[in-house]
Amino acid sequence: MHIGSVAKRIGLTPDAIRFYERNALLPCPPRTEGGFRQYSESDIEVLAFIRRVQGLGFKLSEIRGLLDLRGSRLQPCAPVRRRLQAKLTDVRKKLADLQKLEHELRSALHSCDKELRKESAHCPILRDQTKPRGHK
Amino acid sequence: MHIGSVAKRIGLTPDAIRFYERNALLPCPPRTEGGFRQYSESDIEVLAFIRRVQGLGFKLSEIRGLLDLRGSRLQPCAPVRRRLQAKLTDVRKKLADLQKLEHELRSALHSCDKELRKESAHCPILRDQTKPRGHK
DNA sequence: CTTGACTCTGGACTATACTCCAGAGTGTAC
DNA sequence: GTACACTCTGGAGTATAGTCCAGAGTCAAG
Repeated sequence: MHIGSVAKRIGLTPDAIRFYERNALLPCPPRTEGGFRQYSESDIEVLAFIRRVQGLGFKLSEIRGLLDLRGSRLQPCAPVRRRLQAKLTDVRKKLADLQKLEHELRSALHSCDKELRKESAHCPILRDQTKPRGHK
Repeated sequence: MHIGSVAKRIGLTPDAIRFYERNALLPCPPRTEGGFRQYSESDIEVLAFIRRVQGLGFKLSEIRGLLDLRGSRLQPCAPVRRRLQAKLTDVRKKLADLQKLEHELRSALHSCDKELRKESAHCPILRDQTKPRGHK
């Protein structure tokens, strides 16, 4: 299979696939006489794997590590588990941050609403607050 | 005030302040004879404002828009409210995505655990799944 | 008036995950 | 056997929000 049909099948662009190859996520496939890349089913599995764990929030550099594990004969579950656990911790931290942000935005909105009810043209968000409660 | 003391007071670096100036977030301040930037209290208020709304999750390009509103005499609350509302919508969408991701990570962890209890060396995450339930 | 800390400029660099490009060559269907 | 779609390469560009640098000049204290 040539790069274009692989790309279409997985839902990537040929550029992205070449990018993965350059960055050692995908082995260099054999070429035709003329130099076209020829992909096998196992390459497609690797690409599908990349898509899948990218969907779990892993960066390409981390995926490279996972692919190394995957390549080893043992397919060791424990190190994968550790990575998943770390990723889950990250995600939970991000969730907490976003929840805080949501809260702050809601209260900013409320103060805007109060001001609008007073029919004041003066916006409390824009108003100078040289000493806001600290953002570090 | 010179750039260094302003930076310290607000909690930025001089480089960041010059960066804001280059990107039209901060007006160009007057200079000393020798070319040093001289900041006034109103510049400091602008910088504090930038920090504050950055803490609300606004990008610099969006902050530029807010600063324009701020500069206008009316200080109109309604357009600010609209922007806050839009930002809140964004944040809620991101929250939903992250919650979904958390769920997926948790179930991936569970399947790892099951496999580990079986004392199998075969990892269900690394295992080929050429047809995962679709990620677009 | 010297010393040391600060500031000036322009430009390069960081990380991430790609996309887009020109210009040349290749594969294949008719 | 030719048209047309596809592929090749290397390199530049995208967005974000700055950081870091050299080499030169300036400010303020003593």
